[in-house]
Amino acid sequence: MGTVETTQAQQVAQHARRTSADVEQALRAASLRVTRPRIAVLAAVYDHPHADTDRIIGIARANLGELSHQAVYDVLRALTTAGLVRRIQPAGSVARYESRVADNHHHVVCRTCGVVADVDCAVGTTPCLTASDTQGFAIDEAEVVYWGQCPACSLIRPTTP
Amino acid sequence: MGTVETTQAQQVAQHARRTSADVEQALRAASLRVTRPRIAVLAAVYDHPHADTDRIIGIARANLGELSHQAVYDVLRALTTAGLVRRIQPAGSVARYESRVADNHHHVVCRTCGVVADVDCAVGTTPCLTASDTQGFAIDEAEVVYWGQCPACSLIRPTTP
DNA sequence: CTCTGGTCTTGACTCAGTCAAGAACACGGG
DNA sequence: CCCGTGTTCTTGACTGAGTCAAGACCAGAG
Repeated sequence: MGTVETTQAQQVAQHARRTSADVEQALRAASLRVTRPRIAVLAAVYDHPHADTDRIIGIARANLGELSHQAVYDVLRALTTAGLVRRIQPAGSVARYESRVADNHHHVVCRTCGVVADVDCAVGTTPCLTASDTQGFAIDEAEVVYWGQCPACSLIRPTTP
Repeated sequence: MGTVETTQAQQVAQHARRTSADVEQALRAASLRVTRPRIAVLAAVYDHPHADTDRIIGIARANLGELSHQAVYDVLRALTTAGLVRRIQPAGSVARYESRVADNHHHVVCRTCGVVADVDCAVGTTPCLTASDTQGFAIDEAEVVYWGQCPACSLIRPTTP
C-alpha cells in the first residue's frame, strides 16, 4: 500500500519535475533567470497554445497561487524577446502566445468565434517571403493569416448562405 | 486678371466638387445614406491611406468642424461593412483604414516606426491562399503582412548590425 | 553568506474602442 | 414642398487590455 502510494506520488512528482525541468532548462538556455512565475507562465504557454494573456494568468495562478498580472505581462515580454514564445495578434483579437517558434508556420482564425489553429506552410519554410516590390523595406518576416470559419461555426452558419 | 482668378477658383471648386461627388456616388452605390460625416471620413481615407482612426478624426474635423469621435467610429464600421474601405490592424498597432479594396494586395510594416506601405501580390490576385492543411476551416481570405524596416529607419539602425 | 541587479507586487493610469439615450437629419411618400 | 420614419450623430459614461512607476523581493555570482 505504502509502496503503491509512493510510486504514484513519485510518478506525479517525476512528471511535474520533468516538465518543470524542461521549462527550467529552456529558460537557462536563453540566459533568463529561473523564477517560479517564469516557469509557470512558460509551462502554461507550452500546454495551451494560442491562449490569450488572461487565460495564461489564470493557468499560472492555478499552479502558483498568487501572481500579479503585471508579472505575467513582464514574463511574456521577456520570453517573447528571448524567442522562447511567439506572440500572435490577429486583427480584433487580444495578444495570444504559442511555443512553436522554430518552424515558420501560419494561422487560421475563425471569423465567428476567434479560435486560432496552426497551419503548416504550403511552400517550404519561408513562404511568400518574396514580395514583388518591397518599396525599399528590409523584410525579415512574412506573416500569413488565413481567415475563415472553423468546423464548428460552419455548421451553425455555413459559408455559402 | 478676373478671368484668371475665376479659372483658378473654378478649378479648385471643380476639384473639390468632383471629389465630393465621387465620394457621394460611392456611398449611394453602396446603399448608404449620404451625410456630411460620411463624406468627410471616406474622403479622408481616400486621401490618407493607412491613416489610423485618430488621424482620420483630425482630418475629417479639419473639413467639417465639429464631429464626434463616436460618429467616426460608426462611419468607419459602416464603410468597412459595406466594403468601401478595408480595415487593417498589424499586431501592436491601432486600426488603420485604406480604400484599396478591389485588389488583393498586402502590406509591409516597419518594426521601428510602424509605417505601413502597400505591396502588390507576388503571385496572381489571391496568393498563398492554398494552405497545406486547413484543419477543416472554410478559408475565405489570406492576409499577408511583411515585417521589416522602412528605408528611413534602416539608415538609423541597419538590419545587419 | 552577502551583495547586486534583475524580477515581482501593488496600485494608479492610459488609451482605443464600445455602450446607451436622446437629438438631429436623410430621404421616400404624400 | 413638407412630413414622418428610421437611421445616424452627439454627448457622456464606461470597459478592458496593456503600461508606468516605486519599492519589496529574490536568483545567482563571488
